[in-house]
Amino acid sequence: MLKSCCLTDSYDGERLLEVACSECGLDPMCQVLDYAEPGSGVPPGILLRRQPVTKGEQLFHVEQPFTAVYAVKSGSFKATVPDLNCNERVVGFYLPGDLIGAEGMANRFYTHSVRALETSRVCVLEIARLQESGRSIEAVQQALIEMLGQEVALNHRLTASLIRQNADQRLAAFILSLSLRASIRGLGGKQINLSMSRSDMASYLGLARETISRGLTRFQKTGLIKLRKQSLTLHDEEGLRQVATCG
Amino acid sequence: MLKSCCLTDSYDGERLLEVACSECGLDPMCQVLDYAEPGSGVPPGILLRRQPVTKGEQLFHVEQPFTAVYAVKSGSFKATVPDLNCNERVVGFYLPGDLIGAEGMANRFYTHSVRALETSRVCVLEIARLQESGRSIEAVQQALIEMLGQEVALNHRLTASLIRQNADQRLAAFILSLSLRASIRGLGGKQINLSMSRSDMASYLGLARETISRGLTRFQKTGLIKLRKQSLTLHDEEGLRQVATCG
DNA sequence: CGCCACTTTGATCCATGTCAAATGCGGTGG
DNA sequence: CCACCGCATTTGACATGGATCAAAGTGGCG
Repeated sequence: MLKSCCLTDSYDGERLLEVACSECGLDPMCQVLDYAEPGSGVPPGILLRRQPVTKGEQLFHVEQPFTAVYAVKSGSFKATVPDLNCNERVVGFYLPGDLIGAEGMANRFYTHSVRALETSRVCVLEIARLQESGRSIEAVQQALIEMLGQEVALNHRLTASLIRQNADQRLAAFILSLSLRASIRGLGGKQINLSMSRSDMASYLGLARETISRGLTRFQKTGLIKLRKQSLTLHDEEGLRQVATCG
Repeated sequence: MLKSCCLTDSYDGERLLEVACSECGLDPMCQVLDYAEPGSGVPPGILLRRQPVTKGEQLFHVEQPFTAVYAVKSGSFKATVPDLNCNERVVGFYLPGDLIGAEGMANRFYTHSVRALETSRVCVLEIARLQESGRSIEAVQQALIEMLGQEVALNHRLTASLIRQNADQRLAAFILSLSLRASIRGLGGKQINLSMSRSDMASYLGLARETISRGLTRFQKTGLIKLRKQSLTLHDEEGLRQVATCG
């Protein structure tokens, strides 16, 4: 069954890069609300679909009170935390299908700032208002526990490997993870849009931006990838995997 | 009100290093079960208090089916995940008051292996059996969401800083975090027992064990810490904090 | 067309990994 | 109680990956 958010009109080609609802991290909760009867006590406007976000716009700021979780329909975002020296460190990227801000639910405050890397669309679920409305949200809670548990496990592994890997390994693993995430969401994994700057990648991977640059050109020279402007094409996925693991 | 697990007898001095129930991460759930009436449907033996664990003993292995969460009463544990090259990477340490294995609840399987670093005591809550018994565990679930959410946030920050810090910064931050955790649990923060080997620390911090060694001796020479065998004393906490942040 | 931000490329230096040897410590057996 | 062995730790010497500094190239946008 098609869901309403997938039937909306769209301008020239934007939809090509949009994740289907069935592949979206927010979908389990969307479904609960889709079937909320009028008069069930769920206030209107709790779930907003496909809201446009312009490049550079900020969804929320670190330590702002938690109000909503977001799901990326199209485009991309970066998460940052303030540094001790007051510059920002990139701690993650969100791609179509990813859920944004769920950690904030547990703490009542968002734990990082999130900003659009390009023109994007998000679905917004105002969980705080839903909670206040007193409507039972068991299904939502259960989904949340699983999501958070997996995030913890994933993070452990990610940290454990990132910290011991050299620059090439990190970069290769990063490219592969972007590819994997795109293909999981049904957006094809060979063609990747590097919407973030070299500096963002560098900050995320704990490297200097010059190192990112050198790495990408080396990967290109050895035929692992092809790079034109922001668009990256995987040519030798197996080779990249070799680099990422064996060093 | 004193709780039962704090009244148990103990041999010579062991109790000095034991966390009080009121400071323990498992306590919210313990309380729920403490007041479970006979005939409430809670099977006996779901909650085991102060079980002894000998040095080197393994609580559970990665990918083993999830059965229970553990709380450290005394002693310490390390968590490891298998490496691509089949050696183990240390991904965390558990100190008195810490909760072990909760990530497994979401996934139905444990996500890492946990082994005792010294003779220890744990409280064991067999959540899987509790779930099977059909008894409502809303309070437990709510506690879990908060715990996991905080863990995610903490991990983000930890990863973000670890990856960009040099050896001295990492080591200083590590020592400070041990101290902080001990003092949060009411066990005093100046005197720390380094129950893990240099190799374990190195693996955890992503450094060579020689680097750990050199760092510790340098810290000692500059009067930041005093080190005798496994026992570490903080002499200049502020100095350490300087090293950890400013580099 | 020219400015500005971002990226690429080159040269140099330092932190830390690696290899090797010395030291210390606990356990075991005589 | 001492001698010996094995293992963890410490210390030293050296090599190198990546940070840093500097400068040139590139693209977007007014």
